[in-house]
Amino acid sequence: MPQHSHDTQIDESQPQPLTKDPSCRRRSQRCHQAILSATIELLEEKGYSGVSVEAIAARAGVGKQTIYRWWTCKAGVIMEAYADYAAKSVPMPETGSVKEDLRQILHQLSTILTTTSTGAALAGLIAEAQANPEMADVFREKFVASRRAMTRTILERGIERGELRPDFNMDVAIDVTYGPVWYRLLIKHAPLDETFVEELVTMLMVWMQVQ
Amino acid sequence: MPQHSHDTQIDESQPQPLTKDPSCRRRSQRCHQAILSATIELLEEKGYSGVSVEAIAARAGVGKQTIYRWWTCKAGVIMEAYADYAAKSVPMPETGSVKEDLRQILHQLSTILTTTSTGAALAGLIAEAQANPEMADVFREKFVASRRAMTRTILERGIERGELRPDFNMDVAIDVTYGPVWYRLLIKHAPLDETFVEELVTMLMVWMQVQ
Amino acid sequence: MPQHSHDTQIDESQPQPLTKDPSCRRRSQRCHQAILSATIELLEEKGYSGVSVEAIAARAGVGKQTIYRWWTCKAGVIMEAYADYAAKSVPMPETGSVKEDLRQILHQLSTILTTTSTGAALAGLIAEAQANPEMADVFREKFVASRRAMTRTILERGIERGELRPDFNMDVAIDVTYGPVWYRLLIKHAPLDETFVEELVTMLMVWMQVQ
Amino acid sequence: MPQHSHDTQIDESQPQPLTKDPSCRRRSQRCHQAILSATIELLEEKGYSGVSVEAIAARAGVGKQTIYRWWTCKAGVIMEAYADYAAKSVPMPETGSVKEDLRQILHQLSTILTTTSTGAALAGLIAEAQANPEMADVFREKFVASRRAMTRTILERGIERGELRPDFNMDVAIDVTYGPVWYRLLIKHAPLDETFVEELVTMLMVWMQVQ
DNA sequence: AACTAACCGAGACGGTACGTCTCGTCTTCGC
DNA sequence: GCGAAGACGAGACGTACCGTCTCGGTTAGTT
Repeated sequence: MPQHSHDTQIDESQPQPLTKDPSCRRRSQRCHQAILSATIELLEEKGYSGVSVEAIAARAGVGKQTIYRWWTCKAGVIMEAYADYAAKSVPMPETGSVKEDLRQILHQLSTILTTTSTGAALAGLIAEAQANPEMADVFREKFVASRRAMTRTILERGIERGELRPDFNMDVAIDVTYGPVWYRLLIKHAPLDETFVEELVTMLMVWMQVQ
Repeated sequence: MPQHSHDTQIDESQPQPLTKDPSCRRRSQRCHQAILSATIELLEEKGYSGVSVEAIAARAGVGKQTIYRWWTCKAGVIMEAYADYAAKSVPMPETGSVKEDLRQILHQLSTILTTTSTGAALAGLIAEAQANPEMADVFREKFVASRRAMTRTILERGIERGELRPDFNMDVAIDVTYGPVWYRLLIKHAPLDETFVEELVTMLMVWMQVQ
Repeated sequence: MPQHSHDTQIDESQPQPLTKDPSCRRRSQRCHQAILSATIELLEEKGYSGVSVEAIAARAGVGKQTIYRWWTCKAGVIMEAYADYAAKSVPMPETGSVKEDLRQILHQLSTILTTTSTGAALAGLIAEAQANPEMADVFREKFVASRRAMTRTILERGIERGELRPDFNMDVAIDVTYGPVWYRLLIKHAPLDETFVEELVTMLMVWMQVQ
Repeated sequence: MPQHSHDTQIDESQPQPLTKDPSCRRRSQRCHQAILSATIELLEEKGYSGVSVEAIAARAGVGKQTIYRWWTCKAGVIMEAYADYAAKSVPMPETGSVKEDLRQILHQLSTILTTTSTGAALAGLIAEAQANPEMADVFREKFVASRRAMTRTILERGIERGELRPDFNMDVAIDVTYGPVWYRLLIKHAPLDETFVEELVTMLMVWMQVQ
């Protein structure tokens, strides 16, 4: 992960509606980090709805205003707290095989969603986004777009290599890749496990492969 | 009141954890209906987060206690208000073709989710369910289970008829059927339209058909 | 107490704003008595503010409507429940001495107020009456007027006998007789005991006696 | 703000169980005063029972929590709102005559109780105190104790000067001084007027004077 | 080295909604 | 047909957070 070292730069270099003051002349790294850590702790302990700005501030030993100075709302803080897991730690796989690439991506995604509090966080964020279009935009950009773009690249490369047929609908293919994962995450009717990922990838390949 | 026995049967025949007193000896049909109607009106006007128990009570001309007497929380009311759309109005298609059956089901689902306030309601409910496991159970039972069961039946019939191969994972197939729909509903990165349904059904058939 | 035997008749023969239907065509003696008993029990257990119409009904094994059928409010029930203690059980003393008559009256009053729940009841009723002029009227008539009238008679007899001088203000004398007792009952800054009654009677006699 | 320091001294110099946080690091004088004013307005308009915390907050243009931040209950607010009338405005009279001193005290008290809403307020507070021992303590301390102490001083000076005999019961004397006043205030069977005060003082002097 | 802007913690503020409570009235159903 | 049981409209209760706003007391980056 070569890009991992300049995290901070990535998080704050791009203007985001749910955070403030991108110029960010002076901000205490200590309290910035304390806020994000407190957020993750609270989310793990009490779930998404158990997180309140007041609780974050108290846990982080920070004034509420310090939070509102840099973020517009609770969701903004949570998004930033989970930005690492969900957005940056997605290495573009380069196995030469579409199936293996997809397998790696979905495996990594489902692992993060099930073994950390990221699943609860993102489910809550999706929930919030239903009531807040601006938040929905940021969520898509931050947590959805990069994975979709990466997957698109993988599929396009597969087509170029002749591994995949060129006439399937790319957007639908990506929806079929991620939709079932989010579905299991949110509805919780069945586990989001290795078997599931394997079946899903197999199914995708059947459809997209040259027949 | 000839419709009295009819209503009672529908509303109260199935025990619901988010409602109270299933024995339900006496309750005013007038205010029961007024509450559900007010809930739908408010959800259409202001979205899920704009609905509050206080607003429902005011709109329905009802005391707050009357709502809390029969439901444990806002989500319970909304679930019951949308139970008709989501659960009852699912006719089992009988076209003799799996593809056509699926097309009908997904068409009807996507139409309801996009042309009524049901989409917003269910998105909000899924959100709510993330923080409330009991609610999640009821949601699955009320809004997810019946459609999954129906789809399972359709696919099993397809296998019996030899239309589908018998060796695909049934649960994953159903996830792949509904996952992308919920995904587009919640993430809103692309429209949940006729073309999407068509592509999705085609993809599913390619995978499941005898090759 | 010769008049004690026709209690019921006394309570209901005179129209009272806080009770209903003075004609009293049909009323269950059983539940009437159960309500009054439950009221006294509750007042003894939880104090005036712990009494609610709902609690009385539950304790008496009676519907709320049965209470509201005969009384207009909680205070009406409590007044009737304590009517015996406070109004009827005041035997006119006939000792031939004003001082002894007053001593008996005040002794009996202070005993009732301190050894039964009557004190708490009347304190609460006075409180209620502050916010409800109609209740104040009934309270005065039921709990104050008869004692004042009796005391007036005693003092007038004392004047006739030449025991008391005839030129003191009768109303003020009665206020000075009862005011300090209520004052100690309500403010609770000092005990409402035998010594107090003795001092008070002595003081009154000094003032009113022929000097 | 020249009156700033003045207010603070008066409002917060004495610890009060029905108010919170006596240290009181920062509080808005504006809203503190607005709350007390709104309380008095409402009490004058609607009487004691017509005052609710919600109404006070609305009238004062203040959040409910701002009231609950500083007081534990409605009665605490009302007590503080009337503390001025009842506690501060009691000048120790120094006429050299016990009778004149008592006359002044009782005149001032009866005037306040009958010409302002203070009578209604205190009657309501006494009522409230019947159900709440802690409130009763504060009430005694705030509205009763100072007048009793002052009266005691007056009577003791009278004894020293030889104006009064030294062998009457001081506590009973004070009860006889104030009891009849509260009695007329609460029972309202007769006016709390100048004539009454005059008769009462006369009576007291007859009893206490050297004979 | 002093100045000065800003950030910092703390938490009060006006609000909104929560879920509970009790009032006094109205309705149903069983005895 | 009476009466227990309790649903109903109303509205206050006291709590939890929201997002904004002061308040002094540090910092940190000029000057």
